[in-house]
Amino acid sequence: MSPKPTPESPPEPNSVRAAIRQSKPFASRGQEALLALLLTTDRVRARIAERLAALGDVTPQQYNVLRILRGAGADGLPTLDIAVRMLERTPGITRLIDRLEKKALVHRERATQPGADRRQVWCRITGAGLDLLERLDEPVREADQAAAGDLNEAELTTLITLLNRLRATAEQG
Amino acid sequence: MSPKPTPESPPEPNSVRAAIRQSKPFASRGQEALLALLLTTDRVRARIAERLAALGDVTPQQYNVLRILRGAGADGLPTLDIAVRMLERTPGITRLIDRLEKKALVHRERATQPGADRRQVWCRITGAGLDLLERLDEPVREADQAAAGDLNEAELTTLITLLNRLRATAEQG
DNA sequence: GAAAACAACTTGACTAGTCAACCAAATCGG
DNA sequence: CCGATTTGGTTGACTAGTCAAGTTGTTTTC
Repeated sequence: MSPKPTPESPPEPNSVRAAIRQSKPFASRGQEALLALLLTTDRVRARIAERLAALGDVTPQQYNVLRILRGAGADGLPTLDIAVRMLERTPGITRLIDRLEKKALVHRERATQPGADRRQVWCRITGAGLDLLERLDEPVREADQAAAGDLNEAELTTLITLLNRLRATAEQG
Repeated sequence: MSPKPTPESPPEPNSVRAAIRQSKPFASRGQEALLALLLTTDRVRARIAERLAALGDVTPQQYNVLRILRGAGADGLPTLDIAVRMLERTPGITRLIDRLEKKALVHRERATQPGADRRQVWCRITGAGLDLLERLDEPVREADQAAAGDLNEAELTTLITLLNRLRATAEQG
């Protein structure tokens, strides 16, 4: 990119600097990468949320729970097993499912059968939940494709590799 | 669980699939990339938040506002100018600054001078705010370096380029 | 075979982000 | 120069994520 001998060259269109209206160049490539990561994810997340809200009046997290429960089949899953698959802390999941239950997309039931662990609360997706997911399947697949946009397979692979390495660092720096 | 007739190769350690305990391979490279992006950013964000909370009892957004205000100098900035630089919607910024004012890191004052736009509320960083930032500068710079970790300059440049292209797509798909 | 440790949640109190509605000051058009 | 629109900002009502503390049921351990 820029040789940056000069102080304060104007940011190029579409650069991270332009996005945040910052006139100073970055202190380091690493800092620029970090900011690019955060900015990009914010945009992508917003797009996803927008689509899901328009199509099914659910948030991304709610959609995520529904898919996990569909995958779990008829028995459903105990609350905290969902949390593990969502990478979320436990208090959040309880209230998330509260809201799904209020919309009648999920049903909850404390385990009571003899021999069962009665601390667990089993969650399963309702018929309405399944219908909703089915309606969303196609649009979501298409949107995922569109999001990856003009990156080809090789570029996507590179991106995945680099992101996984960043993540490994973050997970135990 | 399910017998799953197909081979269903087990996820490799450190892969996105392993992270979310998913047994199915991804439908597409694009989907995998999207998920890697979201997962990685979550981890990175958590690391940053953790460091800032430990060092200065501020959240990343609060830190961000403080840096913007330091950059703005003695006059400070009107509320919404901060929002623009943060890529944030307006209602959020008001309450964010409410909290900074409560901590006495920022001072707010409605414009009253003759000729001024009296709708604007000027925000400026206090002495305590500047002190805090100064204490954080070094550790933050180091943490940024560490986060980029083992990626070299060329890899970082590649990553930035790919992210910027994804972002361009997301911004107006 | 009870006391202690642990596991599966739930609740409360924050920070934050989103949308919609609102108020007041500024500006625009006729 | 007066009414209509726009701009700057705040408020209310949600969803969501975080931490700390509680409750109830299960497992250890001596």
